[in-house]
Amino acid sequence: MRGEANSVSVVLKKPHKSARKPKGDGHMRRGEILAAAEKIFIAEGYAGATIRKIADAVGVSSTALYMHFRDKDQILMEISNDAIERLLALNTEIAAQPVDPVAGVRLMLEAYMTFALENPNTYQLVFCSTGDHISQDKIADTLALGDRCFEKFSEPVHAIAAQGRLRSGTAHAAAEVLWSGCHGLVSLLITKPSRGWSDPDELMKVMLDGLLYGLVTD
Amino acid sequence: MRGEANSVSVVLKKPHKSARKPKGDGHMRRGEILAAAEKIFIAEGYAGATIRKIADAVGVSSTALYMHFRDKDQILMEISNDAIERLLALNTEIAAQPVDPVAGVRLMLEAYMTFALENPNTYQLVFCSTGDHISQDKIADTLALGDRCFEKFSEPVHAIAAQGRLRSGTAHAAAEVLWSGCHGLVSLLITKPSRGWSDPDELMKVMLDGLLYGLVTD
DNA sequence: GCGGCTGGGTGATTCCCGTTTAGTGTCAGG
DNA sequence: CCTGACACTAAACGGGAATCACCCAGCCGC
Repeated sequence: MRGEANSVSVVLKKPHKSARKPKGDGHMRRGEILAAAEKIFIAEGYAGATIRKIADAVGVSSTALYMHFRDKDQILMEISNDAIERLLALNTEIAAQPVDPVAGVRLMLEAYMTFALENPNTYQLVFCSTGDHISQDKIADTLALGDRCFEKFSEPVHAIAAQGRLRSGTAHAAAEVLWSGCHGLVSLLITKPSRGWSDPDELMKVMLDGLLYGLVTD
Repeated sequence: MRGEANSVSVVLKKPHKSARKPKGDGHMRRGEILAAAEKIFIAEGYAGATIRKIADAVGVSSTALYMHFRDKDQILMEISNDAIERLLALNTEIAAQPVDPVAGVRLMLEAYMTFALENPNTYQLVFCSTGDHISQDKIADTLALGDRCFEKFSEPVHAIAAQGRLRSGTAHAAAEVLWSGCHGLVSLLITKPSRGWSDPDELMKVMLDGLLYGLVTD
């Protein structure tokens, strides 16, 4: 009904001059899309990174993105995976250091919170999304990476428990509480930046000091 | 804001037989919409509670909602306000009790987390939304109510600080850490329900014990 | 040469969403 | 019996994600 333009279509342009993009053979176009999508996602978040905007940035029709990716979530997932893998590598590196497990826990949580504040949109996608507007199973790989990060983090907590230094509760519960406490802090800093927060570094320190002192004995 | 129904509340009944819905005189239709929207919002969350679904449930055209509300966010905001006002009332009640401020803090945080788990969608709307798909200024009233809850909660924390019982940091920072720690726990329980969590009650207890022991001296 | 396959690319289309516009039917008051 | 206000509606708009039927260049075996 809106497309009756063809009846009068004097505009029949000959596709003779190919104004379209040269074919990005194979995986090169894929990389272009990811790069453009990452820029937009970082700048404007999940809702702001629309298929059309990404396609425009690459200089290609929106449909073309479906040549390389199943859907929008897959694009964002691949971007986020790169970021989370960095976090996992950080945790693995810390876990390999022969330090006191409490120090290891602290280092990991500090790295975690720093990561969150430096990659707020990725962080929200992985750790704050509710499956409401983002289907969880579509970004299952990313969520699985998040799980592996938590498991890596659990190791030193279990080591603390094995030393009998847990004031109360199981190692599992302690790990969850430590993680979720830090998660709460950074997620609020990210989602409510306009509130009159104290200095983030001080908040992180108070959170870590408080939780570790409260949960672990010397 | 909700109380303009007092103008006269004419109880006109019109037993008419038109195909369309009888006119919901004045503010009666408004209440119907809110009730239907609340049911859908609780069941399906922000994205699931679409204008059209709400209108269908009421038995009215989607456009009719705009007679009574500025936009979708205003509907959800009024629903959430009712819930958050209950939380604020709880906090006010606790603050009025002549108990030790540490006990008051614990009671408030317990009430807060229980509220979150019982009203997950409202909780996310107020405390997890990022302004990405929900414009923060549209639900400004709701956010302001959330702020007042935090201020109410800050009172006993400042009392603790005034007693010199804070292990470190300012009262402001301590209040933010206590709040955000509990927020992190319930927000993860809500958004990642499928993870293998420990018992929520135990987690809440470990969080409160840990933070209070870690931050406050006897 | 040449037909046909393949795969990146496209515009049109579909189906939602929130919201707007231009009305329509029904009343109360003059 | 008007008239105007009001509750309400159908239709449409613009913008999202995703799908469809194509198009066309390059390359293959012949």
